[in-house]
Amino acid sequence: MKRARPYHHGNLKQALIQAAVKVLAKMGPRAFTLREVARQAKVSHNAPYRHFRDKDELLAAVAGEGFEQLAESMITAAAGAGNALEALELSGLGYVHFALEWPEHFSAMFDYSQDLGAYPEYAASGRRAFQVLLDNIVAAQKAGHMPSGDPQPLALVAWSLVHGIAKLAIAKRLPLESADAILGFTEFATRALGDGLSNVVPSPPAHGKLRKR
Amino acid sequence: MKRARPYHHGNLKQALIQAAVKVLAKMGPRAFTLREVARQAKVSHNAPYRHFRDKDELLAAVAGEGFEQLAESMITAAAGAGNALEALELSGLGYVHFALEWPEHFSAMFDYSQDLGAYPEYAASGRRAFQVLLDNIVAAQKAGHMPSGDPQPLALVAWSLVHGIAKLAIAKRLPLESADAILGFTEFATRALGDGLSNVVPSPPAHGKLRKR
DNA sequence: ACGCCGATGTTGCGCCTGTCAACATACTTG
DNA sequence: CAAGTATGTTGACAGGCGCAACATCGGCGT
Repeated sequence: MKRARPYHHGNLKQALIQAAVKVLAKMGPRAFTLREVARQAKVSHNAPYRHFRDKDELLAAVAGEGFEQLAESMITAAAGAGNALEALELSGLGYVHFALEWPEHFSAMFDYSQDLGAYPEYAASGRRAFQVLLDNIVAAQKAGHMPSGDPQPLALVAWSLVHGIAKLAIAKRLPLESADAILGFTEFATRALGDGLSNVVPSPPAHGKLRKR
Repeated sequence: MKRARPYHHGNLKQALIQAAVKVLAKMGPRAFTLREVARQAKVSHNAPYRHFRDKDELLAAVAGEGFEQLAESMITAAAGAGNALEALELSGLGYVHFALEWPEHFSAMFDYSQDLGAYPEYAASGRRAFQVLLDNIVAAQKAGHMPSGDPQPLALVAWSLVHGIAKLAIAKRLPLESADAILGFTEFATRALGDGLSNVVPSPPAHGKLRKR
C-alpha cells in the first residue's frame, strides 16, 4: 500500500491506470501506447517505467481494474432479483452490460493479455469476478433451482455463454443492432440455458466422440 | 481469380497469407508484423503492399482463411453423427476443436479485426461458417429435436456458447488442463443447452429488467 | 539544521515497425 | 520486339518500446 503521500506527481500509478482506461475507451486499442498514456497523464514518455515493468504490466493493471468493475456490475445487476435463479440471470445481464458499455476495456481484460498469469495480483481480481457467478450458482442450487453437486461446471457453462455473447456482440458479429436488443437476447439465452441446467447431471461426461484426424 | 501464372515470385499473395499464419502460430501475435511476414516469405519489407493495402488487410485475409478452415472443421466433426441433434453438438465440438488447435489464428479472426466490415470478401467467409451452424439447427428442428420457428436466435445461442468456451479456453481462464478435458466440457455444455433449447420458445422476449443506472 | 540516499521523473538514444516515394525488373500484349 | 504495367526493391521518415544516464525531490539519521 503506497497510500501515504505522493512524491513528485502524486500517486502517478493510479493516474496512469486511469489515463490508460481513458485512452483505450476514447481512442481505441490502436492508440493504447505507453507514450500516449504518459502524454495524457502529463508526464514524460518514460515516467511509467517507474511504476510498471513494461507496457504489458500496465495493461494487466488495466485488466485488473476492469475485473473489479465487472464484478461490481454483476452484483449491482443481481441486487434487485426476486429469487436466486433470477439473481443468476441478472448477473449474466450485468456481465454483458459491462462488456457493452466498455468494450475496449473488456477486450483488454481477455484478449490482449497473453500471460495474465505473470501478474498474480491482477489475476486475483479476475478470479474474484468469477466467484460472484459461482456464488450465484450455489445460491440457486440451495434454492432448489438446480441440481446439487459440484457447482463449478455449471458456473463455467453459464460464464461461457455470457462471455460468448459479450465477445460476439463486441465484434459486431451478432445481427442485433441496439444494446437493448443484445440484452434481451441475453435474457433469452440465459433462460434457455437455465432450463437445460435444471435437468442435467452437473458433471461433464468422459469425452470420446471427437478424435484427431 | 489470378490463378493464371505468377509474375516474379509466383503467387505471392497466397504465400504471404500462409507465411502470416505460420508467423502467428509459431511466434505469437506480437511477432505478427508485416516485415516479419515478408522476411518469412523471402521478399522485401515492402512487397506485401502490392497485394494488401496495409497490415489490416493482410490480417483480414488471414481471418478469411481461418473461417474457411473453421467451417471445414465443423463439417468434418459433424459428419459422423447419428442424428441431427448429435450433428449439432458435434459441430460445436468441431468449433472448439479448431480454436484449440490454432488459437492465435482463431483470435485473429475475432479480436484483432476492428472493422472486418471493411473487407466484404473476407466477411463473407465468416458468414459461411455461421451458416454451417444454422443449417444444423434447421436440420435439428426438422427432425423434431427442437421447436420450430425462427432458427436464428437458437443458432446465436449455440454459437455464443461454443464461442465463449473457445475464447475462455484460449485465454486459459477455464480450470481445465487438457484439450480433451475442454472438449469433454464442451460436450457437457452443449448437451445442457440442447435440453434447454428443446423446451424454450424460440424468440427473444422484450427486454425490460435492466436499466441504466 | 544539514547532508546523504534512494525514489521518482526527464532527456536522449538505438532498434524496430508501418507506410510513402522513387526506382528496378520482368511478364504480356499488340 | 517495344512499350506499358504489374510486381518487387531500396531508401526514407515518423512514431513506439525500452535502456541508460542524468536531474530532482522527499525522508531519514545525525
